[in-house]
Amino acid sequence: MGSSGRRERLRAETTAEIKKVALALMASGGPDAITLRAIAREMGMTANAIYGYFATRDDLVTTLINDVYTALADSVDAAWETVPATDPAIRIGAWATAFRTWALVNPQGFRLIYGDPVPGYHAPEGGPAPDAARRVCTGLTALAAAAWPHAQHLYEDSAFDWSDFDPGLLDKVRPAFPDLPPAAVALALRIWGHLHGLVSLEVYGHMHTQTTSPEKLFQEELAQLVQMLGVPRRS
Amino acid sequence: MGSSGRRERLRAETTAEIKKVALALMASGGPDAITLRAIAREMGMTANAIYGYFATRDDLVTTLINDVYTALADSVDAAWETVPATDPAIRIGAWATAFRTWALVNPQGFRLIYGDPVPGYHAPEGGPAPDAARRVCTGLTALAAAAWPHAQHLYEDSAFDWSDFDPGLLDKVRPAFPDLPPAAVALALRIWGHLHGLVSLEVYGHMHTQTTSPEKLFQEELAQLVQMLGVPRRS
DNA sequence: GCATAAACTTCACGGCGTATAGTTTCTGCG
DNA sequence: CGCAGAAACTATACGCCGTGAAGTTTATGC
Repeated sequence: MGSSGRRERLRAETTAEIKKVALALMASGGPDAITLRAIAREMGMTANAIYGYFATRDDLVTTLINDVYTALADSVDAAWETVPATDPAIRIGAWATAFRTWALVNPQGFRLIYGDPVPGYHAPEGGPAPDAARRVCTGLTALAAAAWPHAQHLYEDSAFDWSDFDPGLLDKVRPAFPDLPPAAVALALRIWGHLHGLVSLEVYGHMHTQTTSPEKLFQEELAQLVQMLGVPRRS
Repeated sequence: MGSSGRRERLRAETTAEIKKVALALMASGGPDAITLRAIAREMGMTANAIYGYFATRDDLVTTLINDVYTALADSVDAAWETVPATDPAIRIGAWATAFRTWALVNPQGFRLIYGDPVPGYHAPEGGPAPDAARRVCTGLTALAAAAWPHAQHLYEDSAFDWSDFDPGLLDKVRPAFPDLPPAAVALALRIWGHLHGLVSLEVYGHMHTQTTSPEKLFQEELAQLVQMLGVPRRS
């Protein structure tokens, strides 16, 4: 390959700049502002030049979704790990708070991941970022796993079966938590739903027309989360 | 006014047709498919003719959001009322199930209401349909009110205050349920979040990459909903 | 030094919202 | 009836968008 490493390096740098500029446009103008022409304008290029790096605008958007989703997953994973494992309730609170905080700091990123990302965008099969999504769900399953000794008795009549879940998720979850039953994964998904719902209503401005303190609402949600997981509350 | 009623009638008919065509386009191609040109094409008109009926595309979209949101509110209200008041648990289940069913039958409508509706759309102040949103929330508050005698003891340390809520919501809620404390409204909003989260993850296809039976997940959610509301379960 | 491939530009097409100006058609009044 | 005026609609144009085809420059490897 010789000095062709130079070409590759330049190429990688340009690719990175395209993504950087695209993310900046998104942050300031929402996902809709991610247009090839605007990116090119910002970079002093022609819009068509971008086609040398991404086959289509949807490809670029898919890549961005993956990156942003991965950033979210990193963020919540990190929050989880910075708190000692001794108190599950605190770890759970840290995870959920990190989730909401990330969404409020990166509302446009949240929309990109979970909303209709961009005009006319059609996701490739199975969604653009199932891996990152599963990382998030795995994190939630870790919540459930940490609390399962306490929570178990609350979900004894749960009717879930391994076949109710996506194999791709189970491949990540079952090896990590070998003793966990299907009911715990179902619980994790439901918790995902609870948090996603409150946060997305907030990010999209729907909650704002009902309450002036979504923060307080989320705190009460955290309290109930701890209850759902059967973790003994500390006063 | 004389026979100018004719003009008005024609005008109203054309307005209705624009909305009908727009909704049909949305149902088949998603909110993105709502374009003035496509509507006009479908109606054998010029795109600019629509400007005689709606000042701008955003105005049309706002009207559609109101209509669709109202349809959703009607749907859940109706489900609530078709079930006798004798068993709160069944009424609650009916309401929540109607919510999810409506969303699954009208996924594009759900996206229109709760997602980024359409490329470049900017909602007018306070969101386009706060009234319909508050109708939904009022319905949820009715859930909480119906169960409050049972639920009360679960939320005695709730720190909510009337000032935590939007006056527009309280105007609808407080007269209807004079004895209800702020904690019950907070509970209603949290339940809204729970249901919205599960349903929106499902509608946007995120749940599908994790579980093969979102239905079952929602059923378990219903069971917990009944618990949250402290309603005695029937086996 | 030169053939080749990669990077990039130019031009073009159709789609979008919408502003402006012009045309047709209907209404109500004398 | 005839005719002003309003209402409904069309025509044209501008600047956005994604993207395809073809041409040009620039760096690479032999």
